[in-house]
Amino acid sequence: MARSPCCEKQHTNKGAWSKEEDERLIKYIKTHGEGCWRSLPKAAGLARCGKSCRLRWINYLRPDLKRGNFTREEDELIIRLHNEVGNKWSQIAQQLKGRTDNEIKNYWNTHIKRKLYGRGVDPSTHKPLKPASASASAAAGGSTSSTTTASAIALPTNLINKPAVIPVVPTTSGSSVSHKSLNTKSVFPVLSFNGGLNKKLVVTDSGYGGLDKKLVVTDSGYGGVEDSVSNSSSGVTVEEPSLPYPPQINLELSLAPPFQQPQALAVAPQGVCLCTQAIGLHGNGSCCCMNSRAMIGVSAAAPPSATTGTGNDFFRFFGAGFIKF
DNA sequence: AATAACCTCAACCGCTATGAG
DNA sequence: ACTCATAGCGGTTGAGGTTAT
Repeated sequence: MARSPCCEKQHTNKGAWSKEEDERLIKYIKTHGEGCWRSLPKAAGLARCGKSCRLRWINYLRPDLKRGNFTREEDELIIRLHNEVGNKWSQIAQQLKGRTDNEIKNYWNTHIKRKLYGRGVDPSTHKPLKPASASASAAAGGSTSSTTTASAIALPTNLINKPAVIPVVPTTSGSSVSHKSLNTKSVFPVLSFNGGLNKKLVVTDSGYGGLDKKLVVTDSGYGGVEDSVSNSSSGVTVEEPSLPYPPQINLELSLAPPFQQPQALAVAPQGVCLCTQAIGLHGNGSCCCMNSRAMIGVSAAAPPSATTGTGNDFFRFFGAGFIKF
């Protein structure tokens, strides 16, 4: 049976609340208290659905909200509580006076996840991230790359806040490299190219200054992408940390946790949408992504949130990088 | 200065839980 | 026991602001 809508939606406002709407809602609740949200909008003279009013009040207008930045203590409490109860944001919010579940959820997705990755902790399980497994390269079809397969590319901390460019060099593969420079100042520097995914991503000594590394896109020879790094012999050292973050790039789509194993996609062809939570086609088989451009990036300092991007700008963290379609 | 890329978070959506009739 | 309305929750979206090029 189809559920009836929570309210008449035809004549309700949507989107950001105006100051007048806020004032009406506050005034009404101060006078009458929180009650039946369904009837509240009409009684308060608001062209909003009750659900929207409730959310606005709880997440934004309530007078006991703390707002402002989270403290270190709050961070640690959230991490501890999440370890205990998982994504039960309302339960977590009950333990943080003045914070809402929505606020905590957003904060978790935009800050704490990143923080935990930085500590080498899987935010989903709160356990140490596992090193990229050898099975990944095995799954990649037995690549015989001569370079060292890297589990991570960690930037020296003294470079994190300094612009440094990793040159991107197209090779004999003839791939059309339309690159953005890899800037270590960016949290998620990206490289985009138009050559499809049958490319290999190699980081080697560059002979340049700066990061003293170069990143080469070349044919992989097996229809996937693999990232490799060779040790620097001079200049700035690029460490291969014991921490396994970021995990190994593996465009065969055998993904390291916490992301799900993709289904029925041996190699991601251009145009296949990878922007959904399940990593794969949309449930209805369609794809909202507008182009077939692939984007790969190497995370310099921190992992992305689980989902980033706006509008048609989808990309998702894959191993040591992103793929954008 | 202009544009693109990126990030944040308020708001929305769809679903489940709960309770009244 | 069942239906239905409502409250509440968690996942997701996208507008708007910020930063990088």
